Amino acid sequence: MEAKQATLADRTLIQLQHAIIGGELEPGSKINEQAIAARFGISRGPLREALQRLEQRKLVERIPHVGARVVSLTEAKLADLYQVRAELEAMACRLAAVQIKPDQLDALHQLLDRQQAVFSQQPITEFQGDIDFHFGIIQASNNQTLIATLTGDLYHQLQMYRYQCSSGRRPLEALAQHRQILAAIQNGDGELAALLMRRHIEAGARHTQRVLRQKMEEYSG
Amino acid sequence: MEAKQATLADRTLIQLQHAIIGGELEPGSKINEQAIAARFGISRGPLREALQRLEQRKLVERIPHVGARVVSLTEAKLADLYQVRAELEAMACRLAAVQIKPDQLDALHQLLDRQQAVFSQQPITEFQGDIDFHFGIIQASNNQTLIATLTGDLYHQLQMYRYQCSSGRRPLEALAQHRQILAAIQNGDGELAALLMRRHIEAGARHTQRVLRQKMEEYSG
DNA sequence: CGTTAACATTTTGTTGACAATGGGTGTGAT
DNA sequence: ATCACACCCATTGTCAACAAAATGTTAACG
Repeated sequence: MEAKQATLADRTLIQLQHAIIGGELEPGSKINEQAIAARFGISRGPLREALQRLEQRKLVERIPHVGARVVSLTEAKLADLYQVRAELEAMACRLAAVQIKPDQLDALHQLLDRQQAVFSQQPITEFQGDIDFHFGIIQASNNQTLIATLTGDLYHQLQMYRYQCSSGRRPLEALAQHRQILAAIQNGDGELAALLMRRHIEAGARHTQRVLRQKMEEYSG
Repeated sequence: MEAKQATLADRTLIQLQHAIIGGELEPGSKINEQAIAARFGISRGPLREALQRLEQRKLVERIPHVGARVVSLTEAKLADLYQVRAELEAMACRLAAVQIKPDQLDALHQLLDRQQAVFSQQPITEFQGDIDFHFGIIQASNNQTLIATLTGDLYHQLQMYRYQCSSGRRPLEALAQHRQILAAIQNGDGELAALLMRRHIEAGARHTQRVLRQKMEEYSG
């Protein structure tokens, strides 16, 4: 009967984060504490706690005595973010090639199979599936610091860029690349997996960057 | 006349962090909110904010409705931490070799000169100097995500291990290695700098790990 | 007319009281 | 003697009011 005893601040964090990632709260817009608190029907206490966690996740920026605003998306930030991500996920691949456990390997294979089955019917939707794959690889690295860094801090920013810059995607290529990476890990070839992962992420970076640039232009033009 | 307009929570964060890193609050010990709040002469509000930031920095662990405790030091965490750090600081070296600016280069040379001058007189104290060097390299990478990850999250845990496991050190070797790394960066040889940095950090990891193990044994024995 | 200084308003930071949850203790039954 | 249950208390989560700071406005002065 495991009642999830989530605290109010936790639930608020999730709701706020969705609103930000989904673009409901526009990038760069100011966040008024009592307005948002009223909107969620809570006090300012838990809200401030949620805001602080979002600041840590680099989804909002706060200035003492001034307030919080939703971060704005820039090409520079995107490039920096993906560069670090590529490095760390490549590292995760090297570790996973040694550390991964049979059940984790099975789960990843099944995930890719499910994705492929979906693609053969519907047009394209992926999104969550791609994230799940990367999540699985990261977990398999078995390095807690690496896991915390990638899934706890970088991941949320990434999700924001990916969501707001999701245009017609290239999920078939991505799926093929995922299969290659997983095969390399299964063979214990960490270096190959790392190389493939780095290329895979760099391709994603270029794609997202292109969409972002286009979006910025039509905004200022 | 720049009056530091630090908020109460900010000051409390700094004080608490010093107490934790310095071992004044023992690893694994429970943190009672109102006790600490009384000790610092503040309310529980700002204290909770500071605690939350410390949780983010992985210096305390919090469980909802139960409370916060200072993290305990383990060899596994130490290994994971240094492994990620080595990877990221190696990356910082590669970037710094391309991105570093003349004034940053000068500042680092001067830092090493000052350290050397100190060593020729006093026995050994370093500690802050080593951190400053690594800080400088990281900054020179000019990748904001990398800087935030290394100096904002990983750095604080690292400092705790280094402070609590600081025995007789090997600052002369470290200084020589720093010089080699800086020279490689100056020559634009990022790969060499990265390699040297990785070795340098791995050496530090082994050293710290040895001291930690010794400390753990005498604690349980 | 532009600049600056004082003021008012809005918003954030802080506090102390109230509510809710978890752990500890003591009692009783097996 | 050990285990299970219920109750109580300590501690954390939440709230609403208060204090302090910053921005925007207004008005006076150069």
